[in-house]
Formats: sequence, C-alpha cells, structure tokens
Amino acid sequence: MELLEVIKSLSNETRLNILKWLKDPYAHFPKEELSEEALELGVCVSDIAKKAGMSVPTVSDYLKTMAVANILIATRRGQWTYYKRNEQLLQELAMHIKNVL
Amino acid sequence: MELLEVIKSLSNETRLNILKWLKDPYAHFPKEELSEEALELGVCVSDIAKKAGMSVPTVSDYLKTMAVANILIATRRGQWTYYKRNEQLLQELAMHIKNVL
DNA sequence: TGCAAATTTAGGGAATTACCTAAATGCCTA
DNA sequence: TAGGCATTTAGGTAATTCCCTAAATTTGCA
Repeated sequence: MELLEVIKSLSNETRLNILKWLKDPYAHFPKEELSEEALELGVCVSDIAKKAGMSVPTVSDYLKTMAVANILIATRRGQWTYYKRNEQLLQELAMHIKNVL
Repeated sequence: MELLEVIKSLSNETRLNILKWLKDPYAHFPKEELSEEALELGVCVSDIAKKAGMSVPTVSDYLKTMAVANILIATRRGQWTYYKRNEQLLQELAMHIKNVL
C-alpha cells in the first residue's frame, strides 16, 4: 500500500463522500438505478456523478484515481464501469495508521 | 475530528515524514539536539526543518497546519516551540477509518 | 453497418498548495 | 534596553489540483 497515494486520493471532499456513499449504495442511490448486482459490482460512473452533482468526466477521473490507489475496485460490464470499495485496503489503511504511522 | 482537514494535513510527503520522525525522536534526531524533555515536549521547529532539509518558515507552517488539525501538539517554552504527536487523535483516526469511513 | 449510450481522454482556466526569501515578532540575557 | 536567536508572518513564483467542455473511444443493438 502506497500510503501517500492513498491519503492523497482521500484528500478531497467529493472523493471522501463517494467512498462513504459506496459503503451502503442502497442508502445513497435510487434503487431503480442500482443494478441487481449493485452489492457485488458497485455503482456506475454516471450515477455517482449525478449524486455528486459534478460532471461525468470529473467523477470518472476521481474514480480512476481511487482505483489506481487501490481504494476502489472497478469492474467493466458492457458499456458500464462499476466501482465498489476495496474493504480490505481500507482495513489495511486503518491498521497502518494505528500501528505504523 | 475534522476528517478532511486531518487527511489534508497528511497529504504531503514531508508532513508525513515529520509525523513518522516524531514517533521516535531519539531514532531520528541527534541526541544533542533533543531537549531533556524531548519525549514530553517533542522537537523544536529548527531541528525538524534541518532534518527535513527545508526552510524554517516552510516547516513552521507545516507544523502549524498539523497542530490546527490536531495531529500535533505545540508547546512554547521560551523562544522555542516544541511539537509532538497527538497519539490520541491518531488512534481516533485509525478507528474512524476502520469503523466509520 | 451505423446509431445511441456510457465512459474515457484531451485540453485548459481557476484555485489551491508548495516552498522560498525578507521582514516582523517574541523572548532571553548582558 | 540593545542585541541575538527562534519563530512566525508576509508576499511571491512555480507546481499541482480542481473541474469544466469537447472530442474520442467502447460497447450494445436495430
């Protein structure tokens, strides 16, 4: 885990919000927007952009940044890219801060 | 704890290094530089600036930023300002990431 | 094949951050 | 109270980040 890269990817209000929304998609996105596999795959770019009130390209880039930092996991399904949290890395991050930092 | 403020104050390599150095001052600063109370008070601005290889004003500002975010605790003693880690806040941060984020 | 929808890439202006030097302030001691 | 040392404040340039629109790409489907 590249600590600085992870921290930087979290150092923006919108990106931090996205991470929180993805913790419980059903609580933060309209049900009809979520794929049946929402829990497994996550939420697609345009739905996240709508929720964030920002342009699709901006949010697409945010999501990519977080995926590169390994905080999110991307899955391409047809024309959609779904993003979900990488819970393992988040737990690693917490442990790292607790014990190493 | 203002999560975004805390994360931002950690989103810089030098500031992250400072935090690590302050975890064990005796391992990272020359003994003769450390006050007898180093463990209690922390390390002064100019010693940290020297270790970081950066100008004193820049480091002074970094330290102040981290203190405002409550990651560091500042103690003024005569003409020196000592900085040490706020271990409690760091544990809070770890728990927050583990359970809330 | 060819259009439509979702996403990504490119390119750019505005805002913020990084980090410096010079000047100002605070505190000690002769 | 003057001079010296540590720190902070001011002010500025360069680099990075924010976040947009336009264009290109990818994929599904009639």
